[in-house]
Amino acid sequence: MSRFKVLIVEDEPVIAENISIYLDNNDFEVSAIAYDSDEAMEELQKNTPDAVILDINLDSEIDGIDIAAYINKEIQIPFLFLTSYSDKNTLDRAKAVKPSGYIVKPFNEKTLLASLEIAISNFASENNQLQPRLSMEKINRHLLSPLTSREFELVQLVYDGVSNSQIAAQSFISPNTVKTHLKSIYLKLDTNTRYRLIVRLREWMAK
Amino acid sequence: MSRFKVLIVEDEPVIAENISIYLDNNDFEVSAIAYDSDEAMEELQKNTPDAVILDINLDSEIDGIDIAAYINKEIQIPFLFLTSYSDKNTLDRAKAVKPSGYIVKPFNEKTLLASLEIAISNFASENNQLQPRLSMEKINRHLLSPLTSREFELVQLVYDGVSNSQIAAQSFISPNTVKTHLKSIYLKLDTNTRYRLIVRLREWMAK
DNA sequence: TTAAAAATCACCCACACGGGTGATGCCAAA
DNA sequence: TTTGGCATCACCCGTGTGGGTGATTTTTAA
Repeated sequence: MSRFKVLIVEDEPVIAENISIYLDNNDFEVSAIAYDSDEAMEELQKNTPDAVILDINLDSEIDGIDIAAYINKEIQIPFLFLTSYSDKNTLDRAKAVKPSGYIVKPFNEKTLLASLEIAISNFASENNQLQPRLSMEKINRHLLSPLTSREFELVQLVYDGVSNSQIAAQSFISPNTVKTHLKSIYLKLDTNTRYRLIVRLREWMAK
Repeated sequence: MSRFKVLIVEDEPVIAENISIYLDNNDFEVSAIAYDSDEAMEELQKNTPDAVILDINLDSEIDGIDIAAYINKEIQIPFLFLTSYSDKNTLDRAKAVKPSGYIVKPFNEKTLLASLEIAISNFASENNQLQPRLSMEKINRHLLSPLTSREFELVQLVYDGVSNSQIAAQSFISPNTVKTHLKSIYLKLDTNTRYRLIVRLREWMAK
C-alpha cells in the first residue's frame, strides 16, 4: 500500500520541519507544509491529502478551526489539532468541528504518530460501516418475544429492500411462507407495513 | 450539569494518582481508579463511568485492549489509551477496538485533558446524529434532474415511514397529488416502491 | 409578457402486500 | 409420550400503492 499523504499546517517553520521529518521516517508521506491558511486552502484543493495536522493559531483571518470546518464541509478527511492553546474557549470551538484528536504543545512525537494512525483508521472504518448492520441483539432489546433466527434472516432482507417474491426465491421457500413469517414479525415489532418496519429498524440500530 | 465520571485503569499507583488529581482539578469526577483488570471490569459493571482512560499493559491475562473490546460490546462509552507502548503490533491491536484517542507516555497533561473532552464530545454527537437527517444536497448528487423543494418535503415524510394518506392530510393536499409527486420522485430516483426508496436514501446518506 | 417548470388534482387499472384462517411436519423440552 | 414452538405452505379478501394518462392553476424565469 502506498503511504498516507499528510498535510501539515503550522506557522512555525522549525516545528513544521520537525514533524515533517518525523512523519517521513515513520511511513507517512508529507504532501506539503502550509505556513499559513492560504497555502493550506490551496493545498487542500489541488493536492488533497489523506489527513491533516492543523495548528489552530495561524495569525491570519482564517484560523485552523476555520480550515477544519472547510475540510468537514468539502473534503471529508480526518484531521488533528496540534496547538499550544487548550483554554476552554478554544477547546469549545474545536469541539464543534469534531477533530479526530487534539494534541497540546509541547507534544510527545509518539503520541502524534499514534493519534494520526488511530485517526486514519477510525475514519476509514466509520465511512465503511456508517451503514449500521442489523443486530439481532439490538432488535430483541425492544421486543417482548424475541425474533427467531429464521425471522431475523428475513428481516435483514426486508431491511435491504428485497421484495417478498425475491425473498422467497433466494431463500428457497414459498412466497406464502414469506408472508407468514412477515406476519409474525409485524406482530412482534408492532408494525403493519414493510416500510414502517424498515424505518423502525433504522431507528433502533442508531442507538 | 454534573461532572463527567471518568474511570482510570492504570497499574502504576503514582501515575494513576497524578491523573486523578489533575482530572479532579479540571471539572471531571474520577469515579474510581482500577489497578488491575479485575477491578476495572467490576467498576465498569457496578459503577459505570461516562468515559475511561485505559493503560494497555496491566500484567494480567486481560489487558487494556481486551477491556476496550468489552466496553464496545457491552457498555458503549468513549475511552482513551494511555500507555508506554506504541510499537506497530500494539497499535494495530488498538486500532481494532476504535479508541477515541491514543496517548503515549510520558504525556502532556493538557493533551490528556483535551483529548478526553474531545472524545466525550465526539462520542455524544455521534450517538445523537447517527440517524443522519436527509440532505437534499446529498440526494441530488446522485440525480440527473434534482428534486424540487416540494418533492423533497414529501421524500422526508416517506423516509420517516408516513403513509400516502397521512402525508396528504398533514401537507393539506389531495392523496392524488401525493401520488403524482411520488411518481416523479420514483422516476428521478430510479425506484418503484416506497420501501426501496427508503433503503436507497439510507445508503446515500451514509456516505 | 410569455413560455416553462412546478404544484395541484382526477380517474382507471393492476398487483404487491398485509390480515385472517387453517393446516402439516419437525424437533426439543416437559 | 405429549405438548408447544418453529418452519413450512395454501387460499381468500381488502386495500394501499404504483403506473398510465390527462388536465388546470400557480409560480418562476426568460
